[in-house]
Amino acid sequence: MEESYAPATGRTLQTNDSVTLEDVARLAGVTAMTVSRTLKRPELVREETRLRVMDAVRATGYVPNLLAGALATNKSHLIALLLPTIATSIFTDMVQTMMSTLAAAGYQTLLGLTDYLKEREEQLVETLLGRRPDAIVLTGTDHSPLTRERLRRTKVPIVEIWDLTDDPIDMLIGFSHEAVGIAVARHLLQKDYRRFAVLSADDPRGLRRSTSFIDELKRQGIESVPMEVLPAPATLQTGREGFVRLLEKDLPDVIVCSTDTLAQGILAEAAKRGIGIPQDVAVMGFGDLSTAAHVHPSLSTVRIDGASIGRLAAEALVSRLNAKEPPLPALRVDTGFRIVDRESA
Amino acid sequence: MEESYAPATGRTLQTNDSVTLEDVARLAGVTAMTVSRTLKRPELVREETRLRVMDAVRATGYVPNLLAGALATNKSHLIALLLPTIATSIFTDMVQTMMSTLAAAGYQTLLGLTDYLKEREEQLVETLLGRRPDAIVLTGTDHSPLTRERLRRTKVPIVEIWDLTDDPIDMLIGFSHEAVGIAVARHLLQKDYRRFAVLSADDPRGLRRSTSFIDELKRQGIESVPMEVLPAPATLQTGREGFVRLLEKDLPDVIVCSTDTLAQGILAEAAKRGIGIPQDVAVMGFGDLSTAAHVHPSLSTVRIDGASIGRLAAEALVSRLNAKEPPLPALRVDTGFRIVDRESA
DNA sequence: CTGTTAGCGCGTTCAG
DNA sequence: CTGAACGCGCTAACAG
Repeated sequence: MEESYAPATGRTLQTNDSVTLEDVARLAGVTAMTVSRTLKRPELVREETRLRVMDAVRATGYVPNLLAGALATNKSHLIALLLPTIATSIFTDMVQTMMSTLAAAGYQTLLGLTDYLKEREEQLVETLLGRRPDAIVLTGTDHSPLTRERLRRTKVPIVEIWDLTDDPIDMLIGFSHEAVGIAVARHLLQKDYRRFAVLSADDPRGLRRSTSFIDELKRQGIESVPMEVLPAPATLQTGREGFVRLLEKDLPDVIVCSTDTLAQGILAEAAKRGIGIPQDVAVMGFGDLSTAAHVHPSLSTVRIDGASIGRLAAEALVSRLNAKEPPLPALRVDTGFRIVDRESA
Repeated sequence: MEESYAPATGRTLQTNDSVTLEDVARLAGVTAMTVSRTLKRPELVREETRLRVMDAVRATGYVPNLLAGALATNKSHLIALLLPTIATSIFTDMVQTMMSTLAAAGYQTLLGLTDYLKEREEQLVETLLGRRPDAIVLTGTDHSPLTRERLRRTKVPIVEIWDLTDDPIDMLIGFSHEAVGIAVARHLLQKDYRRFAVLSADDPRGLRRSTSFIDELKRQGIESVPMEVLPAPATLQTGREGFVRLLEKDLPDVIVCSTDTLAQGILAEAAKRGIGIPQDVAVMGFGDLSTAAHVHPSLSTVRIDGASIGRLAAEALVSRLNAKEPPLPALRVDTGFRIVDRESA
């Protein structure tokens, strides 16, 4: 018997350095099963054996193989998060909060970056599904048909965040980008601005905010609104360039930016050219509550609360994963936004 | 026989929605093995069968279970990346580049956020090791003894990035934070600045840059350098606050910041108070080549090339993972940095 | 070119 | 309270 175990290395042996439950068990003089229980459900094991096992665990430096565990239980404790990019500060707060909330509940995050490309998202969904995540978080609500189909068929809980829609795949937590555009338009009109310009990154949601803003202005009788669109992700540099291009046209009263980073770029270029913000031209940004450029005194912004989105999404998932049978009524949350005026008048 | 297969659902059956190799094989009239080969090594399969199998794959919507594959092959195609935070722009370029380079080579990234806490890193290393990553990337070279020990014992390739040390765990790609501090000091002295102040986040490497800067000044005869240290991660808001505190002392010629975000905060607060940058006080930042505040015309900065670090790390890992036997001589790279003066004089 | 056998490391299940 | 048997889904190794 011993013989058939020890030299049972007809294969590689050097599988790695991995210590297995078996190894620990042998050292502790028990079965693998007892070691497993000691680690997962210690209350089911007599104290004496438990201590012996724990010693053996330490002595061997055993690290449980989560792959094997996941395969056996059909629970990976992995959450897939699909994000356009981390090259912009807009998502960072949400990601941090979501990851730490999930981590606290015992879940790890598998990150996929789509670069705002639907085809990339499609491919990532396939790969990530292969890891059998316990849930999937998608940024935005606009996905390729194949992606939607794959995701709909899956029983894996899905959360779409950062946007709203009438036809979510499953759960939904976000805010309306159309509403942002409209609110900004009304806010600025009320402040007596009349000559507008728009600087937008060409990501889908930024564009929707921008066009919604322009549409609302039209409805209010403002016909001509110059708009510059620059490639995503937005950077300080593209903000500066966009500002330069806008300057080639008439100088407006106020420039509305699809995101804070662009607004900061404008501030930088304006400083260089001696253009006063907000005296010569006012600037409006858009960004996260905690990391946003609203801390620049001369900038007005739309603030969204990314941390809330992250926390809500994580909590919704965790409770759904813990819940046994009833697949709770689908969650839909509008997290809203707030317009904040600049500090200096 | 058929009977012992079909109703062989003594267990849950609803394991999930997962279609298995078996399911595809049955539909295609072959064995699981043939399906596996069709997917991984199509050249070993006759075209006719291959087509039949591919049809079955499509028909069933089969998505390979990477957990099972990883368990069987002892290759997870997962790379663990330990990062202090993504709440600061400093790492974003590196992360994006590393992730996309790895993705192109068929590896996914498992992200762990340490919040600059060594104990958190220690815990994360344990959890992440459980996923049996094919490699581990650590930010920085300063780890808890237990972490070092665990990592040293592992045969998993390790890369420490973003710093240099004489005693790396394995591979090493970064730059010297001491050298940055010294270079900045000499640069500013040469520009005839004499009255300095430092604004630093209290992350380990930021502090090292700051103290190295101050030490070099001391060596050059400058004794008193006020320094404000604020909690990491740096934000625009803390930059503003730090500036305010520095203003309570004498106004220096130049303020050296441990990171661009703090420098930008200074610019914001200075704008509010009508303090001219760089006329009244100059500001020096530190950050990534592509996302850095160097695009602000009145800011001088130290630029590092995060993208290179990310790409080098990814490429080193991939080639090491592809290499068969010889564990190549350990890689050590100093990626250096560059001091860039402001645009406006 | 395709099938068979065996096992990756773990957890569920049921005996004892 | 502990153990034995079995299977999660896949692939390496060897037949044929």
